[in-house]
Amino acid sequence: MRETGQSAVRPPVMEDVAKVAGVSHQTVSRVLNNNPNVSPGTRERVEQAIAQLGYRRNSAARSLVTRQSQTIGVLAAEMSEYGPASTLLAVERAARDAGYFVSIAGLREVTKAGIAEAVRHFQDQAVDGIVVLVPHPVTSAALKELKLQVPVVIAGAVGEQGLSGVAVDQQLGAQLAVEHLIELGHTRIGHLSGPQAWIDGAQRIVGWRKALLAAGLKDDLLRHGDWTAATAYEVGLELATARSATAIFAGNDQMALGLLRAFHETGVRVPEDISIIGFDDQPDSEYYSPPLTTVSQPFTELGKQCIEVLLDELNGAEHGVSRVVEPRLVVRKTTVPPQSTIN
Amino acid sequence: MRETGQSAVRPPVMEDVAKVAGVSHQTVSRVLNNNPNVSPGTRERVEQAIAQLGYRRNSAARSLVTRQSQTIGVLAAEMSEYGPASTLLAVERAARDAGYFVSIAGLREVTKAGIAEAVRHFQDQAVDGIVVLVPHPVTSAALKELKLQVPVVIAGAVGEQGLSGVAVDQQLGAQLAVEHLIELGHTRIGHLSGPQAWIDGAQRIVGWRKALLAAGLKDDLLRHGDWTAATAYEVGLELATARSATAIFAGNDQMALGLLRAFHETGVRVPEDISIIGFDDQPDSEYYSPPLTTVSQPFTELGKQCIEVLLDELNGAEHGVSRVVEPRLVVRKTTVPPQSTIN
DNA sequence: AAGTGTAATGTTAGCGCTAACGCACTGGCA
DNA sequence: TGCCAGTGCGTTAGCGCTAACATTACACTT
Repeated sequence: MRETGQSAVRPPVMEDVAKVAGVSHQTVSRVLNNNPNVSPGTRERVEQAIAQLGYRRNSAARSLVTRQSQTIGVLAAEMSEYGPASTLLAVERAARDAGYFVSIAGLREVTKAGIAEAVRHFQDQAVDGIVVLVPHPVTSAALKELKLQVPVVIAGAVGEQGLSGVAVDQQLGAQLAVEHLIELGHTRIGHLSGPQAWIDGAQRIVGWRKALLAAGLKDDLLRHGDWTAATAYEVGLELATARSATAIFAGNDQMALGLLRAFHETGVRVPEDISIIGFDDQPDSEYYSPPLTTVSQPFTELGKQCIEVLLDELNGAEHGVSRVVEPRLVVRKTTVPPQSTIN
Repeated sequence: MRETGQSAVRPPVMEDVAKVAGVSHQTVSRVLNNNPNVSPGTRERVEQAIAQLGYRRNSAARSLVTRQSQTIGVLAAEMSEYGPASTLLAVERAARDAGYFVSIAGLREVTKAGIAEAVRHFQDQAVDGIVVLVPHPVTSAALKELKLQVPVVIAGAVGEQGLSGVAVDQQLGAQLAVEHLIELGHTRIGHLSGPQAWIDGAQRIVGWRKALLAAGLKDDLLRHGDWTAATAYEVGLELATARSATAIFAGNDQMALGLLRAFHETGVRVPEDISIIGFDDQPDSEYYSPPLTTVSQPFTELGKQCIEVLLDELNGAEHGVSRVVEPRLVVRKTTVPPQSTIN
């Protein structure tokens, strides 16, 4: 009944290719899997048949027998932020180039339960590996507890719980920023940090402090923010009155923007009265008024390396690898030598 | 040999559940698929066995026989921009809530070849439907040519080539912006547009023009940009000299930012000397100096509705549906009545 | 001449699931 | 009483692929 010859409806399967090429379906499989035991002539004929029929291997059938899905799960939080989004982009690209599918799951809440739910989603899909874009301590802990059977790489957290990780050196970035300020002659350098609960936020505080102490300066000007421009703006309003620092290292560009607005509104001139340096180098920061001096993070490189590590582990390399990539100082217009010495 | 009783290695399969519950594997399947012909008692026992063993259905096997992968492909370009990223987030959430996996593919280049490649990727994965986050005319054309066998929904383009689409009403948004300026008393209203090659860019030009003509004003102050702050900055430098407009509608917030910097550097005061209004309402725009009046796009709603339409089509609803969601004016500090009348 | 290895292919079984069918058992109705 | 239509299950046959084994042909040894 349904033996109506051509594949008007049903896409061609291996057997169809085999028939056209005059071989068995297994030989077609061998050609597809680059098995060496196929004569050049046969390989040629099979490849022609594949091209002629427009054959594409059924990945569900393949997954069923190989127990590999050829897909990598990416667990992301804050996906609409510049950093995570850029990393995701790079991860997707590298994974697809390596022949993998990329499945995403946005984290609903940064809790163990939220992570467990997302991981279960990936398990249902039988992903071959997971890249995690949630640099938060609870992530590594939750992941460890779940005892995953597949390799996991965390972007932004290295050496956590024996899990593999690739991270931008946040301490170095903070030191670069602070040292730049010190070289300009600043001695009263404050830090408006990100939340300490996030690894990046905590590490930047450490770097800021290290650079200060190494130069014999005091680390007493620390305020905590929450990555948002809104909170930074509020803090900026207070800082405008206090004027205890001649330079401020903001935990990210958004907070620097909030500071910029607060100072602009209160008549505190940047950089003449106070220098500001951000972190991330998101595309807009070059067009703030004035253009923001900041620390550039290599998000693309970060994403690429996450996949490199993951693929290595998929090919049997040992787990628990750590890699670090370096941020870079970008000097623009918000940092100059201190004009007056207010103490 | 490998009959070592428990599932120390191999995860449980349907047969294992069946054995524990004392039924056939088919009955387990029936319970899982909510087949009504299962007695309450049996259903209960099966569900207990499932819980006890921690059984999870193998999706590859299921896909193989049902020819459905339970996954939705999302084709995205500019994934690191705020709008697309937010939409992606909403799409992912809605899809996962509906029990689907979400696979992404970033578009390498906005050309027919690039789209064809990404679509092939999705076909290999046998996705059940595709959401496209590339509001570019070439997208719909390429998609149409490919004669996809699965439903497709384009975010940001409605009524194109008979394909389904959900879009924010860009014309309305532009009109809202321009009418706001007109109400304030402006008569010389320029537009720094996005690329006309993008649907959004073109539609905003149309809306700007419509509002102007409806009020009896001239539509002669049009400049083309490319969404970037960099180009907008260059244009802004020229505009600062020309001073032909008392208000400028920027095609997006980033371009508004570029303008802001150019005017700031050249001593043109915003909003006293010139009013500026943006488009998108990206989170930072509230903290520009001064805070930007702009048009807010409901990206989350957009993403949600894309999945709604897609699911409807997956359930047999007709294809080629169009839905429109509305943007909203957000008045902040960059727009005031014209202070002097320069012509 | 018989034996041995190996390259190139074919044949068979089965991955875990659903669809289709089969078969008891019930209850309602003529 | 007999018939029929459900209900609640079990049994069987694949989905399209790869892994494992079987088979052939031929070169090369002893």
